[in-house]
Amino acid sequence: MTDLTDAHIDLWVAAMRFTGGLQQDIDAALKAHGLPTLAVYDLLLEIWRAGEHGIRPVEMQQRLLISQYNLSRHIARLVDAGWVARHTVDEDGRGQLLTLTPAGQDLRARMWEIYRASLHDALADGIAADEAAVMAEHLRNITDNLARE
Amino acid sequence: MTDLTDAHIDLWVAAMRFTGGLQQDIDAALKAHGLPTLAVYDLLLEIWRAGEHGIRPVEMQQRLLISQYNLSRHIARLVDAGWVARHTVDEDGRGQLLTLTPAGQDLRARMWEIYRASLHDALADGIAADEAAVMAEHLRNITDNLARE
DNA sequence: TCAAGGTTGATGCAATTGCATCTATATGCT
DNA sequence: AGCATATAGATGCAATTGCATCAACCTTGA
Repeated sequence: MTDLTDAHIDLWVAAMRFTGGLQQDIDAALKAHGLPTLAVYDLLLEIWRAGEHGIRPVEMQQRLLISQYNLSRHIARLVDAGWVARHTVDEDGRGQLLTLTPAGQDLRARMWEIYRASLHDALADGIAADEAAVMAEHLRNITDNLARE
Repeated sequence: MTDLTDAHIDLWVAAMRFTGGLQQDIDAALKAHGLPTLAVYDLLLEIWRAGEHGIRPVEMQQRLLISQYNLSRHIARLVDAGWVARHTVDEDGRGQLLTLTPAGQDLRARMWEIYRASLHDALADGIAADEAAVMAEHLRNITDNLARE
């Protein structure tokens, strides 16, 4: 039972500003190239990682910080746009498996170019790789703590 | 001109999960107590800090990551709810100065109780104060770099 | 086997956000 | 002074999000 210090609060404020600001920059860069938002990228990435077999919305929901109804509608838009394909699940009539279409794979790759460039601009010269690794580890520890409660 | 390493990307992902997850927790706690969201708290805090003299929306916009139209509507809601008062600015007929009403001051204080408790739960035992200070400093450096571009 | 309860995903409606544009005032230039 | 341009803040409309609820399917237990 330790105390919450000003340093802890500073960390929270700094983290909010960092992620919020960079997120805005990335979204602005994506939009400038006529591409969807970061939130959509996260979805495409999850589906892409699932490969040919596909992934179920319920599983994406567990990995990403997104509400069920929001995810449902995002998927509908991605399918309408021709970036994602729905497949039926043999073992579960309620479910669906999602895969990227070739157009969706292409889109993800193009988005990553821009995304990566923004990250480079923000991070590469701003912090050394080994320090970044330490910080990432700390942040994961804290986040894991949270989830366990 | 350094490279963007996997460690840098790890940091970004970890930071997104950390702030996103904790933000959700805080918003959930606030809502559970029938209070407005974290975004509203940030506005109340800025106005509170400005004291009796008040603060102009345009200044809040520079400090917070919020769009002009969004801020404008948030303020309208806060005024409608009786938490914020508008005052005219002598030197600028376009402008306005915002202050917290007593009800607004009370609201901010009640929100901070809940907000602080969530931060405590998430951070106090998760990271030592001195480490938090180091991380906050790093994050500020990176964020400042960004803003300077 | 079948009813009760749980899970998966979708959707109607209200609130919020994003975008473009507008009004009003201020500033700068000639 | 008078006009052009810039800044502060508001708003109509479309898109997105949040919330509650729904329909369909699955699982468990009697």
